Amino acid sequence: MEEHYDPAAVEKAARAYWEEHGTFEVKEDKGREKYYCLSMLPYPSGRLHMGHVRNYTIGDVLARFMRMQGRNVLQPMGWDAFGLPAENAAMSNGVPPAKWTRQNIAHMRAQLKSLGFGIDWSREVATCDPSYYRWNQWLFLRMLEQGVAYRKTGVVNWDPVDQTVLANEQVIEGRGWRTGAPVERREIPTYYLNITRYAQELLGDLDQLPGWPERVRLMQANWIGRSEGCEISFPFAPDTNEAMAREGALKVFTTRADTLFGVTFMAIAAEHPVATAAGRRDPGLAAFIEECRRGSVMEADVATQEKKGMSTGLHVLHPFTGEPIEIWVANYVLMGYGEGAVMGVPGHDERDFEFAQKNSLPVVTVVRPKTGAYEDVRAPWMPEYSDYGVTVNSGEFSGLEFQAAVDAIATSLSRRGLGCKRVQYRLRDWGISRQRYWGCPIPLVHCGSCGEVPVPDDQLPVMLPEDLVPDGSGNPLAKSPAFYQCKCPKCGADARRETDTMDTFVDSSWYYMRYACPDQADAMIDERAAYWLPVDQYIGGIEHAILHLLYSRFWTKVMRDLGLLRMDEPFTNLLTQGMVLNDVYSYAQADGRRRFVNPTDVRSRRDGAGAEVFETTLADGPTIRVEYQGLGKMSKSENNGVDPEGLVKRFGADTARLFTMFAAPPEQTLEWSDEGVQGASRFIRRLWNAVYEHVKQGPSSRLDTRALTDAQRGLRRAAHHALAKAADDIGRRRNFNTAIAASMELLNSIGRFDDISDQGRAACQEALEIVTLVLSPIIPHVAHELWRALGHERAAVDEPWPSVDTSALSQDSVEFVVQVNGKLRGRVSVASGAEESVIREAALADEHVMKFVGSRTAVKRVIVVPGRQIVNVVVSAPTGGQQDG
RNA sequence: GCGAAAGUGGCGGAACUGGUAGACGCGCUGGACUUAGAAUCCAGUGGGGAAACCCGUGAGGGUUCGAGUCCCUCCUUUCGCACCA
Repeated sequence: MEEHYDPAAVEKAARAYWEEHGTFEVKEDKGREKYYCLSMLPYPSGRLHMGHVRNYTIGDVLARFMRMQGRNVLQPMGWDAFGLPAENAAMSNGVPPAKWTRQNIAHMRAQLKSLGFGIDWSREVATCDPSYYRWNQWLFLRMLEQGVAYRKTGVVNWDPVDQTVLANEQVIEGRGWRTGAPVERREIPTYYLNITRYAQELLGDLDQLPGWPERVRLMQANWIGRSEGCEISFPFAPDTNEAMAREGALKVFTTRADTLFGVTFMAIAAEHPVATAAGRRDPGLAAFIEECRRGSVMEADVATQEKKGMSTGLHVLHPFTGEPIEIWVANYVLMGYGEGAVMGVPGHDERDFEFAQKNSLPVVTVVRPKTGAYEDVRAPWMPEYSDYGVTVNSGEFSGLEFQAAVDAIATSLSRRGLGCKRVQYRLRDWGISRQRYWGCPIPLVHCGSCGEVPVPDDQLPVMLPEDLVPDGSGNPLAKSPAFYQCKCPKCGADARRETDTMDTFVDSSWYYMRYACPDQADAMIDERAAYWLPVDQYIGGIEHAILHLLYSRFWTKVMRDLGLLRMDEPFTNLLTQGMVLNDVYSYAQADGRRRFVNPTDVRSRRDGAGAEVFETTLADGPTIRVEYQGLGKMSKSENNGVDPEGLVKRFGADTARLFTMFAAPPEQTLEWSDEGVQGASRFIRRLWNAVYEHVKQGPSSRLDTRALTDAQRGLRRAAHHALAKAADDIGRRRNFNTAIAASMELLNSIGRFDDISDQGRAACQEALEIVTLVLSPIIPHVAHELWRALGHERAAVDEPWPSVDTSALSQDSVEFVVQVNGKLRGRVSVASGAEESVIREAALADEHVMKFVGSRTAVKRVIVVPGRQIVNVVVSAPTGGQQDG
């Protein structure tokens, strides 16, 4: 072994060994318990960032740890290779997206390899390969057959920058999730996947996922948004026009059927057909409808928007009283939820109340609290008006509590065909059409005589041409006759191929299945998938808590119902890793705009007054002051990223891995620290030096556990204690930082241990072996070399996790902490396993303790907790040391 | 507004079931080595106090022999959802 640690040489050698031996290539093995460890696949943007390093290190540590536990571990990797950045890059430098993407993959693959991740590269998948996306198309056609996929012309969210449709999930605060541009509404034909069909199961099965963070399950539950209520039909009054009369009634959904007698108006969305019909006769109303349409989504803060409305002049009839009720168009009613219409009950709903106040509509009280009086004066609004209570002024339904009133009203309505109980979900169907080039083609043909025709299975995949370069105006596929001109598969006539491509979330909804059998040419998945699935441990960012994870769950259930899978849920355990943060520095440029300075280019010093100031030297010479802006997620926009490649070059992959695992628990944010990185590097060198100093004295003899000194036994105890703690921290708690801390403590103990006798060296050898193997999942390269240096033929990566020698943990005597009235006052040593009375006497015999007790007669109670090695002496009156002093 | 998580030294964090608060690391201080620095090694490092001790986990109350941990009220921060009828 070399005297000095040279990360580059050590890491190269270790990786060469793993590569040569095909260490991480796995086969299905029915005789061994499998462990499928999966990290979310990266988008091939060009370079790895620290978030990737953190994500894949967590996955790799778990994979290597489980391998040491004897599991048959699959850890694959692939590329989420379709998507818009490739098109944008193509526009700015003229390279086709396919070429750009494949170059990026090649570079990032090399970067991943340089970090030493134990990946089975023989299973690599890129979603832009026809052999992969062919099965997107195939399954889409199956969904079409089952009615899970369907085409609908409707209002969609349109991103004006990316020139494409967005799913509801991709609109954040009225803006596109990627571009941040205000989303517009457009009506175009779009393909949808009927995820709402699975809403109840997607919600209910969350309870079957105890291995998921509570937070993620809650976010999904909220997103699915189940509410129980009633559908109520309000018949149109005779004044209504013929278009509506045909409909017969205006339907609403409500969770508060008990307030039905408090309805004083009806409110409908601007896009509601009744509004459209009324608008045709009333130009003023038409203008208002148009204003709502434009306004509602564009407004940054929709929730605080002023409630506006305009009467249609039309009426419906109350289903029980027959009273006419005026229909209003209201900007606070959403077309996409429920029926796009609500019954206005200003007496018991804050929003309806606000609307009624603005438009001078009457307020009626129909629910009073179970106890106490209720004011009929309605300004200001009190939240308790929306509480459940007892119905009043509700005809035959008066005097009922909430549930009874709802039941009675629903029963009566359904008898007359005017309503029923219903469950409503917030979740909408998933629109998957994208007017983009770099995505999976939707396998359909539009024929003048046959209509929409699916591409036959034997003609799949519909190949995406790879040589197009988008110019920024619309979809290049729609301008490429070579792509869209085709024959109708049914009648053979000239037809037009669908030019929309699929949302890239389709690609990532099932990629983890394909890793099981990436070479399967005749089917989407085969029996090998049954061996590996479900994924035992999934690791990725919290930002995918809703979209990707919900779509994947949905996709799994669809495939199950098609008979392709036997599982209900794809990911048994989920770990959501925290963001990687770094300092943010900026200064104001001459034009007033802020320019961000990378933290590596910032120096700190004290000014004349002793305050810390930050400076940077610009490329053109001058040194200027910069302002510290706090911590922010590592990003291009704030110029605070740390390049993993540079880090690996300077310190080695093991240091990068060790630091990211040590600085914070995996689910928390990680604050970057250059000093912390150096600390990690220093630790690895100390470990290296410890092994070097040990092995340089030649092989050590066999450990004889029966003939050890106290110090030797002490070292063994430290080693086995660290081993037990690390196994628990990694295996159960997923707290890698404390496992590393335990290893550091052990190395500190080894450093203090200077017994070079025969058995002393044997104990040292054992401790060094333990620290090496315990850390091998985290710093695998250096562990590989140290293990070899410690005299082992077999590679560290093939070693099982060492077993704890419980006899090494036992002690002859144990120290008890003695408290007086809960305050630490002394320590006593007693024989291990001593009786409680012995411990008690030892505690009371302690001089220091007695000083605080005063006299034995003052002792009221003595609590001995053997498991915690603590004794608490309860003294009647607070005495304290000052009595004696 | 609703929902969730979190507030611990100069900093990142530890304390898992209520049982020694501050493990481990960074930083800092002193020392050794060195012409000097870097690196490395040794010692110290929550605050106050000469010491005995006292005080300390966002604030205030409570339960308990014992509370960072449990309960109540409040404050702050972060995240998610946001007119969902």
